[in-house]
Amino acid sequence: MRSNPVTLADIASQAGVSKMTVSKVVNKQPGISEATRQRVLRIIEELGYTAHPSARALAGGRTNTLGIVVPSIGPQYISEVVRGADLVAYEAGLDLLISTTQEDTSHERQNVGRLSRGLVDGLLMVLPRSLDRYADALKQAEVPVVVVASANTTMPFPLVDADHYHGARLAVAHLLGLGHRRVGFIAGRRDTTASLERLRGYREGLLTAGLTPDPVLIRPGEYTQPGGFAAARSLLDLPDPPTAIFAANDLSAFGAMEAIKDRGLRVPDDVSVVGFDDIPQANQVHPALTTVRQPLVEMGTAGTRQLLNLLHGVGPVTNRLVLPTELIVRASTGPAPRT
Amino acid sequence: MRSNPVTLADIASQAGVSKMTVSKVVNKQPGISEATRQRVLRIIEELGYTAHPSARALAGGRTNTLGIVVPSIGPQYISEVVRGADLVAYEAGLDLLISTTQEDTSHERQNVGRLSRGLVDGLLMVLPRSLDRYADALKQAEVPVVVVASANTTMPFPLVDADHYHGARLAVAHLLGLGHRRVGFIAGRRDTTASLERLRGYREGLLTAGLTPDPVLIRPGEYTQPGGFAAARSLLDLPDPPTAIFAANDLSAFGAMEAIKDRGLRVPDDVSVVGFDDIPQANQVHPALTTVRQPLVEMGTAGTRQLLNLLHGVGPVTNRLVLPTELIVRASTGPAPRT
DNA sequence: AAGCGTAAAGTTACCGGTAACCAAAAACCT
DNA sequence: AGGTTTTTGGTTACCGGTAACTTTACGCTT
Repeated sequence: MRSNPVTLADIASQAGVSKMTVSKVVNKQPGISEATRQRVLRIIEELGYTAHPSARALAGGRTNTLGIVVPSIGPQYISEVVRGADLVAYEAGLDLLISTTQEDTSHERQNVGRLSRGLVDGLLMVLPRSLDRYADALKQAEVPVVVVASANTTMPFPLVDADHYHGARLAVAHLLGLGHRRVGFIAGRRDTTASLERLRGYREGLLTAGLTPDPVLIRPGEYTQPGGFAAARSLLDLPDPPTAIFAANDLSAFGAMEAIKDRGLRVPDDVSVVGFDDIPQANQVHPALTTVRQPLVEMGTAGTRQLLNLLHGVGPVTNRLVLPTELIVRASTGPAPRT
Repeated sequence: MRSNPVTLADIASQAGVSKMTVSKVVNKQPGISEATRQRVLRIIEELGYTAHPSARALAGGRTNTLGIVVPSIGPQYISEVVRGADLVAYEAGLDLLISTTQEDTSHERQNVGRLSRGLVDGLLMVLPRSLDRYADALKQAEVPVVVVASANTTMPFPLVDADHYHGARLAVAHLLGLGHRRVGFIAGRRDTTASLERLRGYREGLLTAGLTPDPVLIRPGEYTQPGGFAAARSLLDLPDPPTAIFAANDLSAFGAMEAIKDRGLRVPDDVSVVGFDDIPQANQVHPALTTVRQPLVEMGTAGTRQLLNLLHGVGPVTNRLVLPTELIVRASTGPAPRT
């Protein structure tokens, strides 16, 4: 812990120039001769000068920092989004500050206020649930805001989302194409738009193929692994159990796979499983999980790019950017077993 | 996005007092009559004033913010540590800013410099690997630093660690107590002290029981799920396969469980599995994983408390705090099968 | 009534930078 | 050579707070 902060003034006096000259050198502004530039740079190097971010923010009005607010950093899919944001921020020469709300609304409002007031130039909010609860908190942000979330209502800020509905359609079509006729669905959280959209895709996918969705085949899974386990178990207990299970996210799909194996059945020989999200782990389990890929990293990059465009006032800003989802076929799905 | 930042001066003129008075009210300093206090507070509420963090930091020399630097926010165990840090920071009325290095050294140095220079009052570094690479970067931090990492050399800053060696001893003792005599080990990354300590615990645990560690039973797993899968598979291929497997972390233990089931064997009836870490998922898989609990959240809280002590100059600061590990017995271990 | 102590509020200066404008020196021109 | 431009560097003020000190006002003592 060093305690002699070197300031602009120190450099200036050492180099025999004014603070302003040093500032210009540091910020690569024109109007400085090569000779003095070199001299100043040398002294900066020698003394190990780093600009004071707060001073800079206060005087310049910019922070060269982006903020990303997430509910918590536990879930894999969130860390993927953050990774995307970090990528773009880094290549734009900006720093990224992560802040968690721990699912706490007041904590959240506070964060937005504090961050947007001089700590960051822009804010990327990742709000998989409860978007509307924060809508007004976001309005009083003092910097541009982009939200990564699902919503079907229009919001007063740019939204980045994935095409949950279409992804679900793809998953169902895949299973039907393999000959499955009874397809179970493990639902997510009822309070998220994304989950409802996936359910809608499942239903309409069946209807389009001339099948009637059987309510008995739809079980709540809460997006968790134990939830998926329990849901799958109850599906398998049915007198006429499904030959394929579509889970609303990868985590509950993992639970479903476990339940199936636990019954002494095999994936995909006896029961096929499809997930949703394509978190890294989906490719690391056995059998590797067939899943609907949500472009998590891209959601982070796209959201951050929108933010940059907003910030610089150039480039397009899409009010509602819906990124495509994609079916990744791996080993957990196969032809329906003949009865 | 609001754009009329309310400042101290605005409040002051509205209330007919000086900026200083408002500042004192905001910071709950004495020397203000109840009457004016109420008046000022009302106007603050009305106008929606929030202090400008940068201005505050610049003038006051404090930021009321702690920084936590992590290599990446993907791995579960890191998010647990962060959660612990957040808990303590929150109850101390401080904000927590998370910054990732994406495993990049230069990125890292930059972060430390920037954060410690006016953005945060203290820094908690989580460096599961490559601690020494950053040691000198940390020395030039301008704020107190506490490191959560494993190292057996002494460092110029407080260290928080878990007792990997003893945890491994517990795991081995548990398996031996169940009658297992051939215990496989899936190693972690050779470049981390923690991994080596766990290996040492495994070896000495066997030796203490009068068994000779068989090098053939030690396989690299790289701390990953596929790594654990491959390692377990090769262990099971042995002419004299182990009846129990101890994995250096939970992730590779998951892989091992999959490999065992894949062979048509059962956990724990045919092969017992023990992990290390006790990430939340360990309790969500089937069978639930017996594992050595590393007090991840506590490492975050303890580290942050040390940081606070350092910051306030009161309370004890332990130079090397080693938190105890604990065996959590769940369903993945059972008596050794009779041959 | 003068003197004094204390509580309440105000003054001044400064934290470390940057914006916007200005001044001096060097280079260019006719 | 003298005036004009360009280049290079400096001045001044200010961003929005806080520390440290001073002033004001009031009640109390003797």
